[in-house]
Amino acid sequence: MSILTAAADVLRCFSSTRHDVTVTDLVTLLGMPKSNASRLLRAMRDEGLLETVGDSKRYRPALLLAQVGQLYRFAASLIDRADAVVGRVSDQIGHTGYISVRRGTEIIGVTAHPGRHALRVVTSIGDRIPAFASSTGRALLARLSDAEVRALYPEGFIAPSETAPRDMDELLARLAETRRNGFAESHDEAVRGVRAISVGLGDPTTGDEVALCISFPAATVAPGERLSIIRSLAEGAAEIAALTQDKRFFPLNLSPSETAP
Amino acid sequence: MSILTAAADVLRCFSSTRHDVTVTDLVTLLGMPKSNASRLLRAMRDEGLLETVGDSKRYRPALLLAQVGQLYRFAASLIDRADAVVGRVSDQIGHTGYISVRRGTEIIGVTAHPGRHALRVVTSIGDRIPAFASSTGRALLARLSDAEVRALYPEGFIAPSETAPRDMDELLARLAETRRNGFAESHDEAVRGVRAISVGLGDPTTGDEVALCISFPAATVAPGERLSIIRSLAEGAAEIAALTQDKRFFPLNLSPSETAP
DNA sequence: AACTTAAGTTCCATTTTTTGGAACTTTTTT
DNA sequence: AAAAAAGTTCCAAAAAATGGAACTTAAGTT
Repeated sequence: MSILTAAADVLRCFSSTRHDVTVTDLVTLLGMPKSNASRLLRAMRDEGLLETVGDSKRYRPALLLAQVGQLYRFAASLIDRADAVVGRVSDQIGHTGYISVRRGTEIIGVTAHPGRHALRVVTSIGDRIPAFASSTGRALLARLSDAEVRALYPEGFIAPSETAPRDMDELLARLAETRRNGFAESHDEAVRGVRAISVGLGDPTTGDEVALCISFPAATVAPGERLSIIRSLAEGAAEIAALTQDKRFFPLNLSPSETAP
Repeated sequence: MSILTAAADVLRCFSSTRHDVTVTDLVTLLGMPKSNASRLLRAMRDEGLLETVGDSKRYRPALLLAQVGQLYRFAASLIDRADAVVGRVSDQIGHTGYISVRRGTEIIGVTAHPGRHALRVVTSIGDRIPAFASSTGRALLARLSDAEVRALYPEGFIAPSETAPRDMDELLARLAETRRNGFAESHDEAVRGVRAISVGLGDPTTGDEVALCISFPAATVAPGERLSIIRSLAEGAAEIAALTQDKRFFPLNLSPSETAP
């Protein structure tokens, strides 16, 4: 086993609740001999991967890792990362996934992952749909303030379907719900019989914002499956949001009635 | 030579202008045999330190490094607190703020808050600048004794601009001034037309030291505004210094000529 | 489509590093 | 001051890394 494995294991020991490690921490966490732990930590410090806290025996990640880690954000654009998450969820559950961006009051599909079920939702990328009348749109509009949303629709709008919001008040109520829940949902809006779950996400340093969406025929998805889609999507989005330090991200918050059996 | 050295060298290859590397990049940059470069990159990817870009032969830092690097900020909670102060001041006055640390004779940006003025100073984090020829650098060097500063530059240095200190005596004079005033200032040093105000700060329990800096185009900032930047920065820094019980902190001490109308 | 060049991977014996137990030193606690 | 805990150093056996060359794959060029 290469020492690289051990070094990577050490890095994996760090977490939001463990900002530094000691020789004994490694012995406990990784089950390695003390001698190895001692030498490994020193070697990693000598190479600039870790640094000692003051002159104590505690080791923490060093500046080099902060610098290289920072690059990850730029190396992989927000769209790439969001797409990776949607692709994974789509593969896993077999329903269509895509990511979209908002341009004004319209939503534009950017990437798509077709599902593999016989009855599947087909979306073509590049299509424009109204933001207020789609889950992706509302997931993104929810990131704006109510005032900003109002400003976006000075003339109001006309609901294209029964289940879409009919006026501004209804839209703002749906957006408030989206913020509370951490996800947006649509049913029979753009296409009859189709449900969609969307989560919005942004990168404050670049200003990019995207929506992750999974779309499926309402008839073929059991309540439990729907919950699992919501969870997968929200979890993946939350990871990216943590990375970009997206302060406007709304974490998943399932209401009691949702989680009841 | 341990493979850790090689791995750390690979990480050091990444920069704001090089987001990914290939086998040949390593051969060129580090002068290692192709075979080693090939195996090393694959090993680092297998360990989760790097990831391949799409299915190409390009490697970039992986999520693990982003996560661990992120912790650096919190591990060194001084950075976090200092960053909060700089962020607040930057938001308030609209000019670029950042915090930096010193590594030997170099200053490295750690976090940045871009200003919102049309003419703004852009700093990219991770970049290295010489300590003696920047306000951040002198804010940090001022925390050392004159003897320690001399020891840091056994060969002296060469001034990169007209307004930078030209020799050790001039540097020590500027450091004495910094200690007296409680802040360091630069003008036209790294970039023509740019002024920067910096305050140094430390945490004796961890040994960490950081500089808080606000940087702005000299032409757009009136004397009164400059004073208010100095006051905000010094005040925020003093608060943290009190918290960490930093005994080497130099409190603000505006000379009579500064405060005169 | 065949050729040429460049880039990347695999092979192998040799050299170097890593390993883990035990003895030893330092630090902390009682 | 003694005891316990934490960390470091030593050693020979075991494992991994090295670098040159042969090989495979990918990318241009005629």
